[in-house]
Amino acid sequence: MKASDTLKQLPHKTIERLSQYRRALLICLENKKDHIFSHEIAKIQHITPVQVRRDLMLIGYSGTLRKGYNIQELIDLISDIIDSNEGINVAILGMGNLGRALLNYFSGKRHKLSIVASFDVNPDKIGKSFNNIPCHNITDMEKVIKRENIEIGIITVPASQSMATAKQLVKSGIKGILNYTPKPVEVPEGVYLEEYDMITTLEKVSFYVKMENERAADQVIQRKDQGTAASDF
Amino acid sequence: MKASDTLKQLPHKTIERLSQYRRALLICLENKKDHIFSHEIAKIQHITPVQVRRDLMLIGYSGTLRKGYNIQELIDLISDIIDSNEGINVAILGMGNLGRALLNYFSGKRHKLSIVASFDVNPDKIGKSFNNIPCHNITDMEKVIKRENIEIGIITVPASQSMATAKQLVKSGIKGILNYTPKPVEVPEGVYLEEYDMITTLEKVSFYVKMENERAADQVIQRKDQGTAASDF
DNA sequence: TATTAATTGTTAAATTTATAACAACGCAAA
DNA sequence: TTTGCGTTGTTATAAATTTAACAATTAATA
Repeated sequence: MKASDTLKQLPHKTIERLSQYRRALLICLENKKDHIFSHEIAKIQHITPVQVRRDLMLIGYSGTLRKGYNIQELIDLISDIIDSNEGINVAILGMGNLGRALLNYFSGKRHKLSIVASFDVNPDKIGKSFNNIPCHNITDMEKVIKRENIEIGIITVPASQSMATAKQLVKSGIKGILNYTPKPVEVPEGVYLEEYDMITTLEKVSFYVKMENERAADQVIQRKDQGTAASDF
Repeated sequence: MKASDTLKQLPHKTIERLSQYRRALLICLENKKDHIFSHEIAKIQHITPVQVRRDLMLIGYSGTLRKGYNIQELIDLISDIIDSNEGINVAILGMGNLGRALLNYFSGKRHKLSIVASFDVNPDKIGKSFNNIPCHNITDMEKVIKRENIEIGIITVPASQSMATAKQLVKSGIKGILNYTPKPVEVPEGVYLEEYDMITTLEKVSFYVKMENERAADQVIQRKDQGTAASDF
């Protein structure tokens, strides 16, 4: 079995964490650190040191005992694994607030993953550039995607347009779609789809805050009960 | 054991899916549907019908055989579970593109979860309103959070400010934090934290697209090999 | 030099999550 | 009426993911 076959079987969660490790490591590098321990990475990511070591084991990286992991080496290895050699081009569909936020976050951050085009329906935006990325008319999608060899599309259009946009992307030969709208889309077999919805996460936080509030309230009641019971004697 | 204790033990993943089911169901309701099958919900969410039925079993909802689930009833039940009776107030920290995008997505969508304040450092924004939500000076955070009884903070400030913002939120007595910046924050025990980072997901899509590209390339090579082998005879 | 403490790498166990299997039921059509 | 099909609800099984346990090793220190 080739090394690349091992990598294909990396757990999905490990892939996600590798991306996060790299981001953390890049920050550490800026701060002139050259080595890092598993428990340091773990603390940043709110996970356990064992999990960090296990992930690194899976990608075959060895640290130095009592010195930890070489940050630059680890960044390079993670990049080897998750980046494409040739680089991958990305387009953002919809230059509203969210599209522009993504562009800001991302522009110039990765060498191997470049946002090279954006699209919108608004005539005021078409023809302009945001962060030096040109904004095209969304009706030119297929033409531009093929010309610029764009493989991934990020959908940030209004929710009502998400499905139509996904269809157009598929028709244009896109390989992967990241849908940021709260309305799920359907794509045919062979197109990798990730739904990424901001509302679910907020509702999850809300649920656990609510639960904690109720737990705290229950405890107060229980303390009162105990107090009453004791005074019965 | 009380019913509420059962709900406390709902799997995290089920909580997330319940939020997604509700969103899908609300759309179905708008389209004048009154009942829905598990396989229909499943299709929308890219999961299996079994999983839908299992989630609904966990929350104790029963559908009608050969008719499916009553959409309104199910929405109400899910709302009972994930919403707080009294409602929860939310603040957005950072009225950049991302903060405004979230506000747009969210405003007026939920009754029990309301964004009631936003904060920024930019004097041009302070004092104004976005989607009818006032924007305060971020130095007034503690005062406003206590006055407005805000329990959840969404961090959408520049990444360099994420930790400082989180600290300020904790000091103001926040119960839950949703961090949208790519830089993880630390919070003390008792504050519920969810890190939600947009870059990881994009890199994940990129990884699987790359993998698929390589797999496709390998197959071409294998076909060539086979062809050569056959012609050897 | 011997001892102690800290760290990695890895196997084993536990936990969480998803899938499969199937009984029970009810409607529709033969 | 009876047969067959499609659906739910639930238990059992499998898969994925995390955590625990611990040997091996090294550096620092007594």
